[in-house]
Amino acid sequence: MTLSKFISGKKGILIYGVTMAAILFLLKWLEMRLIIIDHAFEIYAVSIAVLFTSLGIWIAIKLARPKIKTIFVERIVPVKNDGPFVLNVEELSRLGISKRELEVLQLMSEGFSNNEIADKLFLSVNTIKTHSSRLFEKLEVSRRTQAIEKARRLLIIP
Amino acid sequence: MTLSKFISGKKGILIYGVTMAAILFLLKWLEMRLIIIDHAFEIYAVSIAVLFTSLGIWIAIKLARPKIKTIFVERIVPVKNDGPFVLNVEELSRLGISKRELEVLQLMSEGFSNNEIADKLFLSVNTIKTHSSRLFEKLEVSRRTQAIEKARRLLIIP
DNA sequence: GATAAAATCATCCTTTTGTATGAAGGAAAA
DNA sequence: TTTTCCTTCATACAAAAGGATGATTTTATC
Repeated sequence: MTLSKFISGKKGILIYGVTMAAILFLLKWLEMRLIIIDHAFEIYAVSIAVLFTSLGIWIAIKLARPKIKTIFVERIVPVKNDGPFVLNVEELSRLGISKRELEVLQLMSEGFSNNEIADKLFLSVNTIKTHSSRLFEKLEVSRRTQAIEKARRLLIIP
Repeated sequence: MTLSKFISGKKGILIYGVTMAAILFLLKWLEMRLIIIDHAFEIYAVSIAVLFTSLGIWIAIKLARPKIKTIFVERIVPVKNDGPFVLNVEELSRLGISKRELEVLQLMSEGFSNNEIADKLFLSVNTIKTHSSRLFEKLEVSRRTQAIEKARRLLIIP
């Protein structure tokens, strides 16, 4: 590939011609050699084989080159970006909301009552009330619906 | 291309070996020929050249084959879906939710209390309560947080 | 181990929310 | 025109939610 780059373009034909001449000369020279040193025939044969095989490879690469060009077909696939919810950890820690509080908040947003949340988390309703109260303080709201709305805006809940 | 197809796969190496053996045999045969008929050397030389050049081309094609295939690049472009909220009118009429009820629902989802909603709409709290009760019946829920959650899921509110 | 933060629960009291029920005026449909 | 639905409002009661406060127990963290 890198080799073919050296011998491509307008000079390609010229170089090809020169190479062919050289090869013919080499053949003639080998002819004499063959008569004189008959014993070393295999070496020459292999040399010739390698030489012409290389030539063939070179020709093939040169001829095949335009066919190797890669066709990039870029298909634009539009995807709805409702994407996965990414929790806003910064805001969460900025407000100092704890794990339990977040948990309660999430269940709140799903429409559960304090009693239901207490049952789900195996806690007393009073505990849930405490958590929610703290939550409201931290979110600076006074109702669960407000908390849900604000938390959603801050990407604390989906 | 079509030729290489015949000699590709697992049998490739075997066939290659056989071919090489045949070529070596041919060379040996040519050796004798060369000594006997010295005059016809050029013909053999060309034959050998053509043979090995063909071999080279065949090898090159075989090696280059995987590079010819086209590459399809699928680019997934995320489309922002923050877009304008489209109210689900079908669901709305299916559930039989009235304008006022929807209005109350929207304000609910924004975190307003019944009293605040009443003030905003210049209505009595009792009226808001009536509306919300009807709303809950139609949405088959029993709490405003549930109503908000379900309504959002049904695309009745943003 | 001490300190701080988080989590747990309770009690008392107020506000909000929800349910049930009834009623009356107005607009649209049958 | 009658009926139905929407809208409005009221009263009374029940349930849920919220605020204030205090206390105990974990759990980190230094």
